[in-house]
Amino acid sequence: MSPTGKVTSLDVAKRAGVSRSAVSRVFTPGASVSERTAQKVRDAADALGYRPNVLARAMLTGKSKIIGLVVAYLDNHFYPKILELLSEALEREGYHVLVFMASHTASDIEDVVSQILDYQVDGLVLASVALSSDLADRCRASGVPVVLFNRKVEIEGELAVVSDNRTGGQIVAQHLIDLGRTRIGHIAGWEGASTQRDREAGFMEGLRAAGLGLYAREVGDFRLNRAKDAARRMFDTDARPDAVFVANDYMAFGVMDVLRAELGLRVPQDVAVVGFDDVPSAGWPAYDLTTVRQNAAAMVDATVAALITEISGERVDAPDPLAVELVKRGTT
Amino acid sequence: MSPTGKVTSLDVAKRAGVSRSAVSRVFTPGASVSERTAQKVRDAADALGYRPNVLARAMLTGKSKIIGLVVAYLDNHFYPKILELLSEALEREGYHVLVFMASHTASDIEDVVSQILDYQVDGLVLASVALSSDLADRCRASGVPVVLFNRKVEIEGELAVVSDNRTGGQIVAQHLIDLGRTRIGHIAGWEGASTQRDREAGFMEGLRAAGLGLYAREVGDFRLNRAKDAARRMFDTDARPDAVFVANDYMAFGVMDVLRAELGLRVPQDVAVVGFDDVPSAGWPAYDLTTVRQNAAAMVDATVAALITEISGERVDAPDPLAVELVKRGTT
DNA sequence: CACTGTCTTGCAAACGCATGCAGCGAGGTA
DNA sequence: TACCTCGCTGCATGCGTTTGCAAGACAGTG
Repeated sequence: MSPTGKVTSLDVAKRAGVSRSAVSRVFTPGASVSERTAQKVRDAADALGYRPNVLARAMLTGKSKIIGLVVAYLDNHFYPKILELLSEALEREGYHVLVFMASHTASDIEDVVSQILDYQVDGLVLASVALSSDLADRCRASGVPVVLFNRKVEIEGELAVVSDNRTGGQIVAQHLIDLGRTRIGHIAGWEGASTQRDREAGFMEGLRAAGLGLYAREVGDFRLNRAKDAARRMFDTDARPDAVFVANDYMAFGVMDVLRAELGLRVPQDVAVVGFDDVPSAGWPAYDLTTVRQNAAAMVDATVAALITEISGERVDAPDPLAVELVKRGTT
Repeated sequence: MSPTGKVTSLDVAKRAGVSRSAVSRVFTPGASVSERTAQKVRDAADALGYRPNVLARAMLTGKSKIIGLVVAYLDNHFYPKILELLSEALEREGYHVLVFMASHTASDIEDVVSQILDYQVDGLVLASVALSSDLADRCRASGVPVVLFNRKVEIEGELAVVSDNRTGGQIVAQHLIDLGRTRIGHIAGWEGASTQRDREAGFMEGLRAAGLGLYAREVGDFRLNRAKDAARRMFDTDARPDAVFVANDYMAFGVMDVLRAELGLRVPQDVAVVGFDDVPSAGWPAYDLTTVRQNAAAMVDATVAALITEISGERVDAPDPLAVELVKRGTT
């Protein structure tokens, strides 16, 4: 063992009286080693505290066993949950997650992805982050599979894992109509997001099917304060809506805060509120928010599955949008 | 450029008509290169899309520029915030964060840390995770600096970044006493955590100073459902407390939910509630929770600073506990 | 005993980069 | 011209692995 504390396969080999190759093979599942040497090597390794250097292995094999994750927001409680699930699922497959925070500017993303590629990641997950076709090309050129999470993009052959946002929007409309609401508003997220566009498209479709149109519309950009401003604009008036579909739960919390605490409105008596995502806190009594549940576990599973098979070299085609479900609670 | 899309320094060297060393030096700040060759190399690199391979560099230099982060909870909104800040601060220093989820069992942690070390991380942050002295030794042996975050441990020479939890507990007691509350309860977090012990110790001290003792005590283990159970046990009785200090905001939300939604109690009229952390949602009107603010940014800065200097080889001694601040809101 | 086939093992060559060392040329001084 | 200095540059080596190849060991077969 060198003074720095680094134990190499050579140290183990010497102690076990075998070659470096033997040591390597013991730690490579499926390699040809006799049980006798394997045992000797394992003993020596344990005694020295040897563990293979993942980085060195990565150089030879080209597989770093690390997956890059780019995520824009972490304040929206949906994403910590996703990170948790994703990390656990990937750990089970022997991968680990290198996290990169990115703001929303395209140039920033560009930069961040470049940095990620420097780490020779085996795959890339972009959560709620836009992918330019330029960037997509770069990743493809590096041979790094990319999966978009909760956002899709109109580029041929790009993998995206999304819920069936369109249907989600529809069932929200249906639900509000069933409740007899007629002055129905929408507070949108960031309009550049496919997620937003699909939810709204489905929602509009649902309204239209009942012969209704949108009574009011504001944009919240998926940000809490923008959403609160949007709510103020929409509701601080006499002719306010009697229901509002907010494009995600995180914004819906802000909207409810404005409605109840600032404007003194009652939910759902004065205004019905529906969100999207079903983050854990949506179920807490303080909000008790009716929402559309995205199946986070299924989304993560689909992401991991797509990633793994792409890494193994097979092309996989885009998974179907995942089913969503209306969760009726106290706000409607 | 090889067929796989990997561009190496040799490719760039050839195109620029220089040696590999020259290319390497151009990408090594402070190395000796003439402006003329630097320009040639940069042009060639741009044309080929070359970027140095971090992993290969890591092998030579022994610095991987990656920091391991072990985190136990992500549902407590405090930690996503920390992850965000930490990741951003480290990115600024040229590092990136490899995330590992760990449950609380010691053997699991052990395992997880071993895996991290396999990646030759330059440093390790353990957030809300126990560090056995065994593990500490292993890390020291590998020469990997470790910083405990929001948890300290009684091991000589271990770095820990914590708030002044003791004072935090004291000012909570003081505050409740100032409000004239006399039947004061405490819902504790996980008792193995120094954070819990310090907060409670300070709290008790504050009560004692006013000649008071604890009226009731339950344990919530920093878990939401445990905290709700604890609240039920503590408050579903005639002789209930008129104030409760909950060891963190996350549990306090659950406690308030039980108090208001299940037991029909009014906060703060019937029961005053105080939390700890000041997570973003504590300020939302739905809870409007009085709490003790931990300066997350300062904690992260201290963590990064300690990490960086330790990586550079200097020993640094444990930073002082960071100042906390009572944030008075509607629950008291 | 010779021959063949099956396992196991060591050798040596990568992987992509950084860096000490020595050599090169240009410029300055005597 | 001879000599020295100094800024640049290339060569070669090494970081800790994996892996194709070939050789050794051994058992089975005729």
